Amino acid sequence: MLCGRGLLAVLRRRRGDGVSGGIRRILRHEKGNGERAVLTRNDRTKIAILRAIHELVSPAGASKVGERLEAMGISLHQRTIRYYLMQLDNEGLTRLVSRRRGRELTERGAEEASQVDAVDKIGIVSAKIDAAVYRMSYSLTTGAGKVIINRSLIDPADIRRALDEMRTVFANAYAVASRLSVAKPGEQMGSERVPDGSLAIGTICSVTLNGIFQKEGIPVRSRFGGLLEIRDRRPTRFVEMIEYRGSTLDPLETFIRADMTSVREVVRRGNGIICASFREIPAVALEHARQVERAMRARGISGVMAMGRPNQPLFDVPVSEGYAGVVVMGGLNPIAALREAGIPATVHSLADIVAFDSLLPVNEVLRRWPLPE
Amino acid sequence: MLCGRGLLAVLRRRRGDGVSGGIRRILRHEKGNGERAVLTRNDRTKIAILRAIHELVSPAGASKVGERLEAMGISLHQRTIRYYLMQLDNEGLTRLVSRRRGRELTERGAEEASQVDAVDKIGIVSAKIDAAVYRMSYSLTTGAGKVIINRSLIDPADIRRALDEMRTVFANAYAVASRLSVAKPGEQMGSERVPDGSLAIGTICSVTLNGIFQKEGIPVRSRFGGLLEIRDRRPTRFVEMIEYRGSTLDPLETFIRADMTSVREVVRRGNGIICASFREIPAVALEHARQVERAMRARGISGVMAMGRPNQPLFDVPVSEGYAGVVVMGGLNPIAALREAGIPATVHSLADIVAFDSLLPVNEVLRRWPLPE
DNA sequence: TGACTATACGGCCATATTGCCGTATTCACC
DNA sequence: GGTGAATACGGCAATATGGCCGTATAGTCA
Repeated sequence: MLCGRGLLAVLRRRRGDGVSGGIRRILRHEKGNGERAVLTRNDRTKIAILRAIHELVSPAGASKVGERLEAMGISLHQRTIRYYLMQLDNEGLTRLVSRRRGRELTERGAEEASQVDAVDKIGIVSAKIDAAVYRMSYSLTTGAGKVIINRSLIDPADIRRALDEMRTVFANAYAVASRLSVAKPGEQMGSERVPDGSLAIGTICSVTLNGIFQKEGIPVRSRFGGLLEIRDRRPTRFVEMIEYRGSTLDPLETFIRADMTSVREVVRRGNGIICASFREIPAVALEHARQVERAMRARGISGVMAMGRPNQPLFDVPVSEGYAGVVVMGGLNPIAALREAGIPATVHSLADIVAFDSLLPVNEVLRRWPLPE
Repeated sequence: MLCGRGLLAVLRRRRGDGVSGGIRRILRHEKGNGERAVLTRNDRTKIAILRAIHELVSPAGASKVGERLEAMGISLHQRTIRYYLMQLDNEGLTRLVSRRRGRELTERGAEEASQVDAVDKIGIVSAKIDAAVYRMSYSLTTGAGKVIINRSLIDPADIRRALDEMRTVFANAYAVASRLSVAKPGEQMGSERVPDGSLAIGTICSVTLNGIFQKEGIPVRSRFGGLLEIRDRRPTRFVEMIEYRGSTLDPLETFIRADMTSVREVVRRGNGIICASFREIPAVALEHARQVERAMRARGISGVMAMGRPNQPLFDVPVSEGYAGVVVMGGLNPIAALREAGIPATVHSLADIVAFDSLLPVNEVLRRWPLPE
């Protein structure tokens, strides 16, 4: 209390600006005193770079490192990265292999890099997305390969009702593709066994689209997952959003678990809230992306809802300079509908990687579990 | 990290370096071509400054602007702000009133500033937090004033069970303070009328703590809301987290709606998951903050769970340079327990501002709704 | 009124980042 | 073994940001 006012002043001027000589001296003194060395922002950047190299298979140049960093949510220009790499070289943490191949970590560098902190341990979604994209292999040319799926578990007794609900969502193209897979208790779906007493439903995850674009050479940034308001069957605006970078949970999964959607209303009356994801692609790649999108559509993958124009906001959401916005359907929309219908379901997004062929068109699935009359 | 900028994060374009001459030329060409001028990162910063001045009642200097910006998630030093202010002066968007009073917006400036985009329209939680903090008025000295509450609605028939559940949570101090308010249908709670057929329960929101510290001159940054694992009654680690800056929803509210907590288990057996929030305070204010914390405790406000050391990670979560971490209880933990017990409840966090006196100690509330034997 | 204090400005300089570009090293392919 | 493309490096200069400090202004108070 007594120091209230004084301290207030100190805090406000924490940065030194306008602080009178006396206090400044005290601050300096404290600083130079007992405290041990502390990471400066600069050091943190360097550590991030070390980690990036660590994750890549050694020798790497600034551009590769840059891509990793970007994925980690740190934007630095290549020149800047080289600037730090030079410093790291001097500190003996990295070493220039050759002018063509770039740098590798020294032993000490590898050591530094493997210190992880909590946030990394828990894992930000964007990192999981990157990992999944890296592992998938679906190719537009062949129409085959592995795709990323979400897995949901329901009670086997509910399957017919569930399919009935999902069918309408697929029919209105509020999902990534009209395909799904259903696995019975004990069967295998992807790398996991379906637990007893449950049916597993696999739906294509919208992150698969990132992978497809990626394969065509178009890098995609996942910005945020959101709830998109639909009016008269047209997307209108985002009503809620959570950044992928700032979350350890998939936002869309969270929205669905919190029962915040109204996909059924959208299907029935054309008004309501669905899950959608906002992404960005480089403006230069826009034309190419449109072609890819057409090709996807021809393959029955219709998850791209809208593509914006260079540097122009899309649904009022501003995009980064040099990029264009892309809005894609949430792969979990069918599952959302099912929960809205009161059918209990646990949701797990980005769950696994499976062959595209193992997912069947809704109609075929319906043939196996015909709807009650 | 480089100064974060929330959803509007200025994501920089990777361009130029490493791109072969051909593409670089294309980029340049497009740029000079038909497209209209585009915001550079620099401009975005300026717009943020314009907005900050707009929100403050005109004439303001760099330090006031800085505080607003900080609250908006943009960290800039005062000197830097002045640097931009000079440019804005030249562009005719701001005007120097007097060397003591700072700047005000010109007409053109005010115009620029009032252009809002989607993200602002929806509203990031951190902005809501700031607004609430600004409006509250509780004073530690007097023990009175207005505090921020969360409002939850339940079925009146459930009230006794609900109180029974909440009581244990309060008893174990997993909430901000052992007080709550209950309002019947038709009664007024804060600024809103309780809807027919529901009881409203008001619990103190943890953001109130920000306000208390603020009042003592200690600025508090809300970093993220998370799920905190408790083992043997001791906080252990965060298992999920969502940044306040990257979300339009209160993360804790979302976790609770998604039924991801196990507060009852924590109360009963000492192991489980509760809601908690991670915040940062300037390292220089740490000692003062401890005093304030003791004073709060003396007033029955015990929501501060842990305070870290300068620049040191807390529960493995790294803090910004020059700051210390603070973990506070989620004000909604009692409500989480109630939902876990199967009592339906809708949750609305940061709902309102009410007089501290209007919240009663649990025991008194229990006297009005005695538990069944 | 005159001393003192709080708040703000802007000059000067250091550091951090980025832009532009010429050069080095490999690789794939003639 | 020569050529062109791709990838990487680092020098040099321009911006952006932050630190330090002297000065200007407007209240407060004896």
